[in-house]
Amino acid sequence: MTRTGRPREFDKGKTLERALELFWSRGYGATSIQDLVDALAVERGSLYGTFGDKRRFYLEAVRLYWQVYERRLTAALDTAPLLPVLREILTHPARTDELISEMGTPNGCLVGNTTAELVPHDSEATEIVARSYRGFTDIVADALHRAQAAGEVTDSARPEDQAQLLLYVVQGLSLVSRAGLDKKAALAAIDAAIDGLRA
Amino acid sequence: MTRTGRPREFDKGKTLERALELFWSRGYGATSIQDLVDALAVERGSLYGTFGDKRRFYLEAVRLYWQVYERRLTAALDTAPLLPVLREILTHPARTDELISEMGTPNGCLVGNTTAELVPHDSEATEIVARSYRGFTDIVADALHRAQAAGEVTDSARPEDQAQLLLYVVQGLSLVSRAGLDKKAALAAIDAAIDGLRA
DNA sequence: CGACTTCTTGACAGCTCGTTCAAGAAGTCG
DNA sequence: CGACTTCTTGAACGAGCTGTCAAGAAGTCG
Repeated sequence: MTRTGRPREFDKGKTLERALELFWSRGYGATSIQDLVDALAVERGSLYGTFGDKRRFYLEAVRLYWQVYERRLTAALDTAPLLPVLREILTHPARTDELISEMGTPNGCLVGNTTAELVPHDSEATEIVARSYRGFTDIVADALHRAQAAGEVTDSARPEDQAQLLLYVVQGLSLVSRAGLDKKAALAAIDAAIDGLRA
Repeated sequence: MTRTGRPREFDKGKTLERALELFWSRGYGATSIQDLVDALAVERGSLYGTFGDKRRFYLEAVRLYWQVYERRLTAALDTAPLLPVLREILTHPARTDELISEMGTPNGCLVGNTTAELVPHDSEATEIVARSYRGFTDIVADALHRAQAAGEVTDSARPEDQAQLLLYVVQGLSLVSRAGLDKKAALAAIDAAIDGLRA
C-alpha cells in the first residue's frame, strides 16, 4: 500500500507535453534545466523527482512524440487514394495538431533531431529512434502495399523499399529546411518523388 | 611590412584537416577545446591565436569540408552514363578519400550535422550550409540536365527538382543511417530512387 | 649583440550546467 | 492531534567548459 503523501501540484502529462515543445524547438543540449524550470513553472527538485534526470526526461518526451505521430500517421494513411495524403504528410512532416498549437513545426522532426544529437553514442536514444524509423517504414509500406494492389502505385519496386526511400525524403526535407525553406523548390521535389510512385 | 617573429611550429592546413575529422566524428558541442588540444598536439593558446575561437575554427572546418566535397562531386558527375555514378555517390555520400583515411565516413555528412546542431540559430553557419546545399543542387542539376538531353534520365520532372529531391535523399540517408544501417534496405531504397530517374 | 615580433605554454578566471539535499509544506490515516 | 509519506523549494556543490593572459622561447633585422 502506498501511503499517499502530499499531492503533486502540477499535471505530469501536460508538463511533459510542454517540455516536449521546448526540447523540440531548442534541442537536447541547448535546453537547460533552468529553461525547463522557467517554461514549465516547476522547480528543479520536482522535475528530478518526477522525471528523473535530464536525459530520461528528454527520452520520455521523444517517446511521447513518436507515440502521437505514429497514431496520426496510421490514421492518415488508412485511406484511398493514398498519394495525395502521402504528399501532404511529406510536406508537413509532423502536423501533430494534438500536441502543438502553432501551425508550423517548431524545428523539423524530433526523432531526426534526436538522431543528429544523441545517436549513436547514446544507446537508449539509438534504440528509440531506430524503433521509430522502423515503425514509420512499416506503416508506410503497408499503405503502399495496399495502394500497389489497387493499381495506384507502381509495383516497379517493393513497398518496403519505397517506404524506406520516403523515410529518407522526409528526414532530408526536415533537416535541409532548417537552412531556409524555398517552398516552391521543396514542393516541386516532393511532387517529383510522388510522381515517381505513380503507377 | 610584417616583421617576422617566431615561426609557427605546426602545419596550419594539416591541423585544420585533423580538426575537421574530430569535429566530424563528435560534432561541434561535444568536441571540447581540450579534445582538440589532445588530438592535434597543439596548445590552447596556439589554437586561439591561429584559428580564433572555437566557433570560427569549426566553421572553417565546415568550409574546407564542403570545398573538398564540391570539387570531388563536380569531377565525379562529369561522366556518362550518369546514373551509376549517382548511385555510388548516394550510397557513399562523403567518400572524400583525400581527407579521411578510413573507408567509412565518421558520421554522415558534416554539412547535415552542422545543420542539425547550429542552424538556424547561428546565422553564419546557416549561410554556409545553405550555400553548400545550393552548390550541391546546382552541380547535380547540371549533370541531370545533360543526362536528360542524352535520353538517360526522364524529363518528366525538371532537373532542378530532381536534384533537390536527391539532396533530400542523401541527407536523409546520412541521418537515418546513424541509427544503424541496414545496407540491404538502404541500397534497395537508393535503387528505387535511381530507377525513378531512368528515362 | 640587442631590439622587435610572433608563437608557445599552461595556469587561471569566470561562467554555465546538471544534480543533490536539507528543511519545510501539504496531504492521509489511526 | 501526531505519525507518516510524498512533494516543493531553492541554495549549494562540483564538474566541465570557453576564452585570456603573462612569461618565456624562437625567430629576424640592424
